[in-house]
Amino acid sequence: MMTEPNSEQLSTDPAQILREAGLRATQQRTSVLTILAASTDHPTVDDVYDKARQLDDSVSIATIYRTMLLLETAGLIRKLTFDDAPARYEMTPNRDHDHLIDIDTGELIEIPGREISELRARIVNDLGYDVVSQHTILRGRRKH
Amino acid sequence: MMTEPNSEQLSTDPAQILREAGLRATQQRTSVLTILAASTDHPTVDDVYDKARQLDDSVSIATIYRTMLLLETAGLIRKLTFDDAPARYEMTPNRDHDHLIDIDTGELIEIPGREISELRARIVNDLGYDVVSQHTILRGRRKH
DNA sequence: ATTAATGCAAAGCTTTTGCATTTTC
DNA sequence: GAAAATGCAAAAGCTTTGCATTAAT
Repeated sequence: MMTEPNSEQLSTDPAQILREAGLRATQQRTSVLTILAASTDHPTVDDVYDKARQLDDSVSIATIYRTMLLLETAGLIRKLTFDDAPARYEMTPNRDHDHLIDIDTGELIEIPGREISELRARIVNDLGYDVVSQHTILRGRRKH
Repeated sequence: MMTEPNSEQLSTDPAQILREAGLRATQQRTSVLTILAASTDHPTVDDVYDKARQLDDSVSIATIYRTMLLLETAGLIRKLTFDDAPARYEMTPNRDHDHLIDIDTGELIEIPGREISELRARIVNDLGYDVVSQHTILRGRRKH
């Protein structure tokens, strides 16, 4: 019992997370996952690429793109697409949250919790913003 | 009094709508606006381009792009961006509504009304869908 | 040893832009 | 007639892909 590192078996080691997802734990993938786990902002592919090159200056942008798609498909990371700006990524959040974009600065602000619209509007207000527009994207699957 | 076509002065003529917005009413812009007004789906730039060429086979794709941006900036149309799919457009809706994407078919379904999350979920359910994920994008402006 | 992943460079798409010509007001 | 919009073609992103090489299991 005491030899178990953790009763819930939750891996924090990127390489192990990859293997548990049935993926090969390459150095590049491990780097990407480490970078994303350490990011509090929502980095773009280019941001991740730059940081990955600081760890290993031979990584290619193609691998970053392939890795982002792989991790997204595996459900380990989440892709955020806002208008035409390059996609941003975050580790898959435990609890769902919304995003507020500052239309003047482009700043991306997380809004915790799954609130109803009215409450959400109040929260945004408390953050010091006026809501210019809001739009919910639902993804569904037709019931069979 | 009886000579007024409409007490609210709402123009339905695309050329007039453009002029009221302070824009030059070119043939190309009029076509684009006419096409969008007649569309119940949410056409992409390419869709609009194809239809515009049926009206005038000399229009260029550059003009369509420029026109879409112009109309969007003027608030006459609304741009919808979903993941990496090419942007889709619709006339600016009177009442806000959400969109449901069928992740299997890519079909885009309008959900009328500005409902709170729980109610929205029920509506989606009534449409015969299970919600796989939902994400609200808020656009705000920092209060000064 | 097999099988998969990577790096490189080229290609693909969508969108934007410079500039001469045409159109709108 | 002056100012703005268009068409064309080239350029500029961002993202994907083919293939030989390298790495993971």
